[in-house]
Amino acid sequence: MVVVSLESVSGGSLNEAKIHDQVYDALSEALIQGKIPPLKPVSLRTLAHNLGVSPMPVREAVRRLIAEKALELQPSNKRLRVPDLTEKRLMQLMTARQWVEPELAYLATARVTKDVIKRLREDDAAVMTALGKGDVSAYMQANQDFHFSIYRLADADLFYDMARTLWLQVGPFMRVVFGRMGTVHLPKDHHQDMIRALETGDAEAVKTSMAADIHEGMELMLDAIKAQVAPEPKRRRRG
Amino acid sequence: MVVVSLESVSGGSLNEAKIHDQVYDALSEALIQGKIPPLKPVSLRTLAHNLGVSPMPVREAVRRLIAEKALELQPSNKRLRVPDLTEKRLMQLMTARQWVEPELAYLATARVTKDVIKRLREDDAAVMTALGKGDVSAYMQANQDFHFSIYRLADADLFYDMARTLWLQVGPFMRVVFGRMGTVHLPKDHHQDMIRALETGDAEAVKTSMAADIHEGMELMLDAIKAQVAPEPKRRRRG
DNA sequence: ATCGCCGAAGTGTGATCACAAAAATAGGCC
DNA sequence: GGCCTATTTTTGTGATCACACTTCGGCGAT
Repeated sequence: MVVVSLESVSGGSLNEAKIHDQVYDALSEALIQGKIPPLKPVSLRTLAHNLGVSPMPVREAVRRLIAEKALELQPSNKRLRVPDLTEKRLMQLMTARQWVEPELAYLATARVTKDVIKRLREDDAAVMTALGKGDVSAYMQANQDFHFSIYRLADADLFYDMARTLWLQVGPFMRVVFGRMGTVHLPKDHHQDMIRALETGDAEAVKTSMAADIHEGMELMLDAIKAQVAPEPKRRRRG
Repeated sequence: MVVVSLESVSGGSLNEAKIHDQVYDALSEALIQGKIPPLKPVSLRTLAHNLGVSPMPVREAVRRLIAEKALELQPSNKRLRVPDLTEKRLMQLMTARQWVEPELAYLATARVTKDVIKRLREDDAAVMTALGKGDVSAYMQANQDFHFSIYRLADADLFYDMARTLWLQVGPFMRVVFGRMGTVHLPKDHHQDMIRALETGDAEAVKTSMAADIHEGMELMLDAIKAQVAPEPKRRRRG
């Protein structure tokens, strides 16, 4: 099954968006959504074929993703794959997320409008629906929408990109963990508290809620990675 | 003058290091050291010619640097250049550095050895020498060595790379500021305090010193960027 | 049946060519 | 002399080819 695709919705032949940007968007979307599992090998030519482009723009997109540590290139071996998460790396990711994302939420508070609140309620409703149906994919999509609706508001490019990079690295593993435990045990998110605090303009409360929300989600993953002491190196075929 | 070069010290024809990695190293070095000023346009073919390689590996290295925001590609315009620093971006960089680098210093404290202390004293001595001679290039090199000697010790890959990326973005501008004001007014660094705290294993003190060191350096740049209200868009030629 | 070897297929990397678009330059007009 | 325009050059982008190396497949020997 092909998990990446190019939605060539925009105009005909005269696209202003470069192909390698489209490939990058498609791949990052797939990675954040956890569509590509950790350790899954990918290849330039295969991706290029699936996306209907030449290997060239794929190389550039992949080079970008490697720089963001969303993909890795094993050293002696020359295979390209999604990196695995060690406990050490996950803890750093957790710490970094707790630095960046509460700050983004804090900054966003001052720029909240009624439209944003409306949008956030919709996103949160989608999250609850997905949880009810046990749809992990829909949950991850809706949760991402909720968070980045806030982050986008902060108008802090550097922090925003840092957050996106962090999600890019966590995504594949988050999908594995959530898929393994099911959506039932997912933490009670703090989205409602956050929306209320955003409405009243209480930036500190927004920041705190965001930190708590992230903390619980990452704690779950930390438990999961500690549990899987030594996952037997079973050979994985194409999923 | 060519500011980037490939030191092909390693073995003959069978290099294990990829060319695009060497190009990347050369370019990042030049950027962190501020060898390439902000807004300076660079081109793939020119770089490739100067480095004696084909444009191909340069493209990959540059794509990586663009992902790290050490270079930018103006949107409609198709010129590649070193990005400028707005006050907003600088403040985010300052905040992020205060997140990451004190933490790295904190983590490094537990792993200090006598060799490291020796190395740090040498680095700090080089810093003082450079300050005495008013050699901005030597100062930036020595200061970088000092900081990253500590960061490397922390054994925290993610944080380390975050710090490196932040320096990559600050480097070109730092060079401009320091070059403009001379080394005389450079802040009294907290390197001595830091070394002492590292020796006694007082991680909190190390963290605090690092935060102070970064804060003062960045404050200088913040003042400088506020001062230059609207630098007249004088056309710059090759430096 | 199992192990080892060898060939075929696939991998990332680098070089080269083609092309549209933007910058730079030169030229002409006011 | 200054400004606009047309031509030339340079730019990034994408495609294609060549190459060294790894991986996987199947055949044969023990």
